Amino acid sequence: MQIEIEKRFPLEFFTVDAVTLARRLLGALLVRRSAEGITAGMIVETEAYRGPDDRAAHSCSGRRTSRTEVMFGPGGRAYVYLIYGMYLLFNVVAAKEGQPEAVLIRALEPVLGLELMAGRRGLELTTDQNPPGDGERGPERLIRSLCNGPGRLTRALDITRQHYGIDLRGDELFLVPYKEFPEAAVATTPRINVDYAGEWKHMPWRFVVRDSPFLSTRRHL
DNA sequence: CCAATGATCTTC
DNA sequence: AAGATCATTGGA
Repeated sequence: MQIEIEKRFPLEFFTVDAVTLARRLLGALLVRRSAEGITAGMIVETEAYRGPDDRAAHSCSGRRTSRTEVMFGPGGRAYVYLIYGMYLLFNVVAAKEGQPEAVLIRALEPVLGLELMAGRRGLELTTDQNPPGDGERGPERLIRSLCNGPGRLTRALDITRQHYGIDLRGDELFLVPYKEFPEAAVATTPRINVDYAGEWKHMPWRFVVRDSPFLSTRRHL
């Protein structure tokens, strides 16, 4: 079966609050078209950030800076930022202009261009020396670790600061309808690593495909 | 468990 | 202009 990547989501798909969008994005395909080739993964883990109230959000208390500017724009654009001096994190902007909300993409199930993703991560798919686990015949373990973390997936897809503000209904970095999960297949948990956010750290705004082996962590499940 | 590493934000 | 912080990761 050929994978269809010509479709796009309508703008209205994105102009909802970040919690709604975080749930909706599970099963969407994130596609990166570059000179090297096409890479893509299905979204299996997300987190919602709702400014200006949410103390865990960069847009907390209406903080409008050159970094957070895109969060204040209309939904459907990319918010990319550097964390810990070495990792870029990718977010999908949610809601309408003036409402600074976004969804952090934390993990993907690799779908297209696995060889290329591995190369960008500094790994070799073909010469993987890791022993297969129970019931495995090939490099499943390595494939699971390709995009299972917010800093890893941006490297695997070569998402850079140049993608800051890009329209995710375009042709270089974009989202495509791919798979839909019923409520029973989805779990919510508190967000990862936002202990500084006071009462907001407890909000169940992380969404995961419950049985996916491609999650960044199984914490809280 | 802890260090890496640099842009951003706060405070002086 | 200096200092703290940080939506992470990989290696003891």
